[in-house]
Amino acid sequence: MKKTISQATIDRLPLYFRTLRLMESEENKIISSDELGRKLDITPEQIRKDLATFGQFGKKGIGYDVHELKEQIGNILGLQNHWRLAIVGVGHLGGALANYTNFSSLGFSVVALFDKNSSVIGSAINGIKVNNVIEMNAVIAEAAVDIGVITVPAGEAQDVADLLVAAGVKGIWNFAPIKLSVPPEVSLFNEDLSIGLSALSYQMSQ
Amino acid sequence: MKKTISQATIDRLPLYFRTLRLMESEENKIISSDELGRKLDITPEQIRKDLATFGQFGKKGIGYDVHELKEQIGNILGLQNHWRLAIVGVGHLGGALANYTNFSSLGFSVVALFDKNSSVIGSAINGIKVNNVIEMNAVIAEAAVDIGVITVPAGEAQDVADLLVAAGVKGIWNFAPIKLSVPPEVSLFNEDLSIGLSALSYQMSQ
DNA sequence: TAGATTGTTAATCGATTAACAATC
DNA sequence: TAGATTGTTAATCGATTAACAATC
Repeated sequence: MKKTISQATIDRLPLYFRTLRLMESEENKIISSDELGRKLDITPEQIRKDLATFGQFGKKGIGYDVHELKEQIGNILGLQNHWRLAIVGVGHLGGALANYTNFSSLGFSVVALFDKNSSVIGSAINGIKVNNVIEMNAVIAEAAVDIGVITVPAGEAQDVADLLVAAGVKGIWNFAPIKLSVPPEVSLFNEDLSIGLSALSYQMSQ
Repeated sequence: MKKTISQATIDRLPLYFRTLRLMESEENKIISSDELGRKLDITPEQIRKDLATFGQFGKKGIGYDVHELKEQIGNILGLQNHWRLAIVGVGHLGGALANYTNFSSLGFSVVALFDKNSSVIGSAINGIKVNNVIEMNAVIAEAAVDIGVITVPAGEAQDVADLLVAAGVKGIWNFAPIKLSVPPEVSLFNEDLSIGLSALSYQMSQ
């Protein structure tokens, strides 16, 4: 039986990964939990605890090898899989994501786009053709899509999720402000922009 | 001395708000914590606990008045302040946010845009003129901006944050993948898209 | 060796869940 | 009244922080 790992820990791993990648590009060979913590406003104990969940990556008295730790965290996160994304709904947000270059540096690539609006179907964004949602099954199979990105209005999001699941995606990244139902074998992450804005509003009102 | 309220609670309030608003538009007058919980996959005990932090909003044996509770939560979150946003960096993401209509329904409005690229300065997005970042102080004062939205590359984000703080914004919504330093009186929320993607990657790799 | 830093166990803190009296 | 549902206290669970032996 595998011990479950807290979401809080998983959420910090990308921060470590990003910082290590930056340090690697700056030719730093070794980093301590203390230094990494200072860069991210996270306590060194927290970092060591998070890493200890997955193994022993450091050397006592020395610290962590920057390149080595970066690779290990990338592997824990599964970034070496080079996941393939399809974006459904190429409005402003979907179009922006189709052009977003930060994804590729993490090993994700956008390989298919869908919309139901005939005025955009057939056009291309960032060199990727926009398909009719009706073609979803065939296109997703052919392009070997792993993750569906939902950037349609809330009212259409569950229908799109059902189509993506039927087409065989393994994960869904949902930007629509609504709770989706997907089978347990499909991973789901909700990206809710209204939470950030509301949290800011709350803080500013205190 | 005010008791501190957990971030987890604050993060759930927008979900309640959104669901109540939807129910209100469907002419529902009363909702129980049980029904609200079913819609959001949150336990009714959790919802009652969250609300109890701020007061007594329900009637025992009956439930909550949908309109009344929605208004109360909106007030707790400070949404009645109708915050004014300025977006710095009108690339793909900044441009998408400038066009994003879901903000206005929460009481936020985009009132100013900035970029340093002369090819976009002077143009308009969604009817809002793009200003030179050099004009930030004057424009932010004149437009009475409350919140600065940072959608520039990570390497420029701290400089932009410093400019926004100097111009007097009360909050910063940061989309750049880097830890920013701002004075304690300025609220900061980091919107980190790589966390969601990485969390999906991790789940799909298990 | 002395100083530094990890990995891990123990202690604390905070959030969620359970239970139930109050009351509509 | 009986059934339903809140608000709140107590119990549990899980995550963070502190402490320190191991060791480079």
